[in-house]
Amino acid sequence: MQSTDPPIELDPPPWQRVETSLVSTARLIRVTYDNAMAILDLNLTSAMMIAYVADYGPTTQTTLADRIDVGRASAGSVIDRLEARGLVERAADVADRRVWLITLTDSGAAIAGDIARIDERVRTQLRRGIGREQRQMLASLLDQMQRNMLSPTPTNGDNK
Amino acid sequence: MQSTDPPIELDPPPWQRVETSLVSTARLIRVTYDNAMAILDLNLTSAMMIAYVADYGPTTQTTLADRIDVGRASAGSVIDRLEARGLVERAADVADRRVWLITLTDSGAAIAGDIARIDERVRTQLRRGIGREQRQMLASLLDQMQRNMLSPTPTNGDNK
DNA sequence: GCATGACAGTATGGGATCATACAGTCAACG
DNA sequence: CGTTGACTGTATGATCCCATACTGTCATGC
Repeated sequence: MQSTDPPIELDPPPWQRVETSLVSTARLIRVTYDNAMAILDLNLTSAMMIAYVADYGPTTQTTLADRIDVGRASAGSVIDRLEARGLVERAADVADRRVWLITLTDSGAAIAGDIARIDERVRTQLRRGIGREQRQMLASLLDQMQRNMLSPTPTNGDNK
Repeated sequence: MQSTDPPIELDPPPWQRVETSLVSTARLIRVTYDNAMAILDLNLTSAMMIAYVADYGPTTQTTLADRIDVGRASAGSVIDRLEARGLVERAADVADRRVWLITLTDSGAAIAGDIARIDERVRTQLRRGIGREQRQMLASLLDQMQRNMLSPTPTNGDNK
């Protein structure tokens, strides 16, 4: 019963599969951005937060956490550090006293420009040799995989 | 579908780009595997280590770390836990007293079978609606991106 | 009003990983 | 031999993130 020999297995071993390559590519993307943002003494998460507020204006922490895809607690501590550095401010919302509206300070707005330039440069590097058409195909494949994971398996509903 | 789109390429904001989608897909893959392996009380890293030793036989920690793509220190502590659970053993190498050869115990070999089955199931779920041809294209795109990041110099003579 | 549940943000503890520095071992070379 | 450099594994401290529980606030119902 144990898998002494796979019957007709043509797939490469786990560490050579597409899924593994995808994960390692993602890690590489993250460290590349992290390294690029390091000259501003920021990591990718902080940079994305600043960029988001720069584009969309004052934003609550929960919204920010959802958009950047981190937990609320993590978002809070990231904002703590950004606030300590004087890049963002917590402004009270007159309509809802539960929330903080994260706003950019002047130096925050200045750094947002740097972030945009660095992002542009890194993105150009990343996309070398990859056309828009291929990016769209890549995007749709990623989307399909995400749907595959988020929608429960037809034969198995066990998920934790 | 003609519209009043400007001639310049209008990139979506950072949190909607392919790179972001790739990173979030990778995170989803990781948690999906982690959750699936959780019924064995393993995470993906431990599972890959066991699977690797099951396929390739006794392996040094550094080799393991390189293949699984974690640091040597992390690999060591993962192996510590696996050894404490009696799934692997550190065997001395007669030829090189610096290294440990990681081997599977009987229960480790048994769990390796479970890991292979779970991996098979998750992989099938992940690949629903995605053909081999598309996977190969995905793989080549990921590979191109990795090369783009690892060779920062745009001087790339060999391109088709 | 006032209870009840839902929501925003925070505090806390824990997990996983990394970078760095270190001791022991190998290997090459004079 | 003995020295030097490279390599393996480990210890340490730090970072980043999460899950959970908690406080304060909103909103809806009666």
